[in-house]
Amino acid sequence: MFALVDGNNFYVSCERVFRPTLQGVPVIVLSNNDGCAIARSNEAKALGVKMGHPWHQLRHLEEEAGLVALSANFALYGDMSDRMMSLAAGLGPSQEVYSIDESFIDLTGVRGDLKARALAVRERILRWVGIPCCVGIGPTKTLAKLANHVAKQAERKPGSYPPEHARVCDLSCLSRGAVDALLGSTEVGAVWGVGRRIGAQLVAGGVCTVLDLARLDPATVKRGWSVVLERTVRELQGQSCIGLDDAPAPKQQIACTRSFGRTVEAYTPLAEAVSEFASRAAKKLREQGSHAAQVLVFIRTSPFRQDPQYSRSMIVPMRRPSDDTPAIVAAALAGLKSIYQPGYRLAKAGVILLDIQPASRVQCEFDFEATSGQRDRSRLMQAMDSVNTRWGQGTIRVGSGRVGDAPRDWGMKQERKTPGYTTEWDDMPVAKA
DNA sequence: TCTGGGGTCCTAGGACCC
DNA sequence: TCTGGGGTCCTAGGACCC
Repeated sequence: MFALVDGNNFYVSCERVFRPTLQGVPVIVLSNNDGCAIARSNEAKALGVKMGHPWHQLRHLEEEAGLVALSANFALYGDMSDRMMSLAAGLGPSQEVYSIDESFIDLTGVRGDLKARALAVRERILRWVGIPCCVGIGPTKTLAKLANHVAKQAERKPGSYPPEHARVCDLSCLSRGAVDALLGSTEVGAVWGVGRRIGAQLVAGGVCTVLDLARLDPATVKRGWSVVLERTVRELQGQSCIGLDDAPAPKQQIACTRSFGRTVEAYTPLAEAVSEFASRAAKKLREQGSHAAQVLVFIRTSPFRQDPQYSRSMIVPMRRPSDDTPAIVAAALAGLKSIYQPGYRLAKAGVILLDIQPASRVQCEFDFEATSGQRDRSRLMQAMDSVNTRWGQGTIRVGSGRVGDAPRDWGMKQERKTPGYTTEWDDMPVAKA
């Protein structure tokens, strides 16, 4: 059995803790550069404000409806999240923090009235942290998610579901018929894992409610859609396919990307921004104790403008996997240099670290690293091994020939000059045929 | 004038191998 | 006219999540 504890309108609720006068008022929190709405109070939702709604289209509601718009304060939200999560953890033996405002709790072995227990935890979070939450309980994560949806809707829109489900909805204490009734009155698009695209396809095929989806044959779903949707159907049928992930794996990608407040055309400010993104990404990388072997940098114009469009990205292999800020910045700038073209009003840029590996593994390989990156090297080694196996040991040997000085096609000259790099790479062993 | 910033997983197709 | 088959790895793109 799983519970999903989810803070209501989380960013808005955080702001309201410190500004109680915002209670009962339509409030939204805006993204970077105050671009669009990323959190909405119930009152703002009632005004028709959508997730991702551009602020410039909403501005008129300030005067017309008393809408209050706040710039995001992510440091605050992260701190509030930590407090909320530690209280939510009291619900059961293990917890998966799924996002800044949601966590799954494994309720295995928890005895007694689950609903009463969830209500108590909800009260505690409200009293001690100030964040209102809803809790959904079900035999699978997908059903717990759905129960949470019911709990929220029943609270926010009286009449949408039976009022006893408001705030905490526990499917485990309901009859089969009662559960089916809830599924039958919920649109299929509300299911975790069914997005806009697949939702529309399902509706077009006559699968309109969650109950319709739950009654499909998993094998048919797999054939018609994917293994992902098949798993969702099984979960809706009560078969748990998605376990609790209480020790999340280190990230496989680390990104830092931003839209600019104003469009950028010149190289210098762009390079400054990219350096900053690369530094932030490198910091995140070190925090999880990893090294990255590739750095992706991208720039693009705004797809919402009539301007000439330009969108380029480049993946720059690191000389060796690293978490070193200067090295990562240099790689990002090398990439930027080769994709940059003057004459475009660029709206966004970013740096994404790829091919991320544990720092320990990288250390072992450090001394052996050749100029071409880890994968090329290991492919080279594999090739050598198979030749030597076939034709006899020593047919190909590691020699001491000098690697050519020709720059690589993405222009690594800049990276070579970076402090922290030495010329030793030019003397690395290469295979001589 | 003004439209977020992170992530994950799956699949199809091509390259390559034996 | 006939032109293997099975496997792996990699990549790009799509779909989803909050």
